[in-house]
Amino acid sequence: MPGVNTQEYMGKEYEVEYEGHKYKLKPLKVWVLQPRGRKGIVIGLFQLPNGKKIRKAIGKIE
DNA sequence: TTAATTTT
DNA sequence: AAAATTAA
Repeated sequence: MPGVNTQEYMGKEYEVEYEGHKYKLKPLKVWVLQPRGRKGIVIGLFQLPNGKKIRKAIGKIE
């Protein structure tokens, strides 16, 4: 099956850790990271309260 | 190493 | 231009 619903991931909040702090954040952007012929993961781009942006895996692709 | 995408 | 993100 082709397209993963990034909208699904966009709507939810995820626990993100940075420098020992935990934040519950919604991703600014979501995409699939999947090498050809292998399983992949879903990456979310998050913005911390400090303004820094970090990536975190938020899902798996079978 | 590979994948997409953005930040640094 | 390189790092970072995950795991196969």
